[in-house]
Amino acid sequence: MSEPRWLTSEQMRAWRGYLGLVRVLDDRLSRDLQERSGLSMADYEILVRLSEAPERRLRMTELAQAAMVSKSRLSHQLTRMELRALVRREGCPSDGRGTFAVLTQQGYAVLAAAAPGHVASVHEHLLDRLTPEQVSTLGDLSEAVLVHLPPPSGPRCPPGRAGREAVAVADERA
Amino acid sequence: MSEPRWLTSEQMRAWRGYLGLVRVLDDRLSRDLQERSGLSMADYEILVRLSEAPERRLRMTELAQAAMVSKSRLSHQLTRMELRALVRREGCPSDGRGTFAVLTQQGYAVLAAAAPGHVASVHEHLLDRLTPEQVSTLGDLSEAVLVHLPPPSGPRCPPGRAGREAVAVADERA
DNA sequence: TGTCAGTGGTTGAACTGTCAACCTTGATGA
DNA sequence: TCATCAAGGTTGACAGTTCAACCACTGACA
Repeated sequence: MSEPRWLTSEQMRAWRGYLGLVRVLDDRLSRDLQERSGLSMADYEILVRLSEAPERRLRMTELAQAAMVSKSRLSHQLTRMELRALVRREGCPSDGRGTFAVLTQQGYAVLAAAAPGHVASVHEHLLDRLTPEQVSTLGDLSEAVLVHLPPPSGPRCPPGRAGREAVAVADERA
Repeated sequence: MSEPRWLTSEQMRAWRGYLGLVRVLDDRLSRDLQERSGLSMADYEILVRLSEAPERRLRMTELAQAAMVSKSRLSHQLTRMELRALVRREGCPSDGRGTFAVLTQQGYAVLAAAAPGHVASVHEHLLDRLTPEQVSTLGDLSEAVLVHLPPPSGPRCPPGRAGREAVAVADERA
């Protein structure tokens, strides 16, 4: 390590802004969603992913990759959601180790009810505050960063980083 | 509520990109910091805030506002950091209810040792991936959102929202 | 057929964050 | 001086996350 590089004032403004944005926006959207639908952002994302999948079901590992969460976290998360009958687990006939996460009717209904309000929040607190150019730059900039960064997985990043195709994270509709 | 408004494809790209960015970047920076310095991002932020304050001390409430965290969270956080001798609490002579959080010598040393590596991570994973225009837009866009959003505080947003001056979040140096 | 490494997934303990209740002290006003 | 209310802060119970085992099963190969 040579001379430490500090930040220019523009970089500082961007970085501090980013940190503030994340903290405050996440807080606001989570609260809105929780109050209006009784769902956490994590719940919501799982429901969206499953709703988009063929037959509304996905193997645990696929779901974890899609949602960019660890298998452990997904497993705990699914256990909680299963207790609320939003999803259910099913064994995989062709692979005795495998488990499917399956969206229940009720889970679908809850998601469908939650989606309009959630999207409205995203508009109200984020998108409507930005110019079209800023929206577009946000997309570009996120992609530019994500291209160089492996998704979070276990405690240590495995040497052969797999699953690089899906760079985005779902979150929008039923 | 009238017709639900969905997202245009540009909006969707921005929103999914943002979600992916946050998840992956936070994960990466947290890990780097933890591995190199044994600090969490939350630890780091507290240390930075205190290091910038006069006499390296701040009242709990001021610190909580500056760091945009709840008082409860800060209290727990400080208890943990106190056990590691990074900070210490001191009573406030002029107000019997008050408590100061004070940066210790050791806390300062740990921060000073951690800062270059952390800043390097921010460069490597975020700033160096972006054009100067994108950096600038990130700053603008964050500010545009934050201006309309109160900082997270208690369970419910109090009607008179206080402490609106500090919109950014510190995170950069010792 | 038996072994054995790797994959898919779960579990429990430790840690972090949230919420609501609580305690103490200060400020206000009768 | 006393009652009352607000402010500053802490606490304990609980929800969610991470980490490191762990178990069950598959696939390959001897």
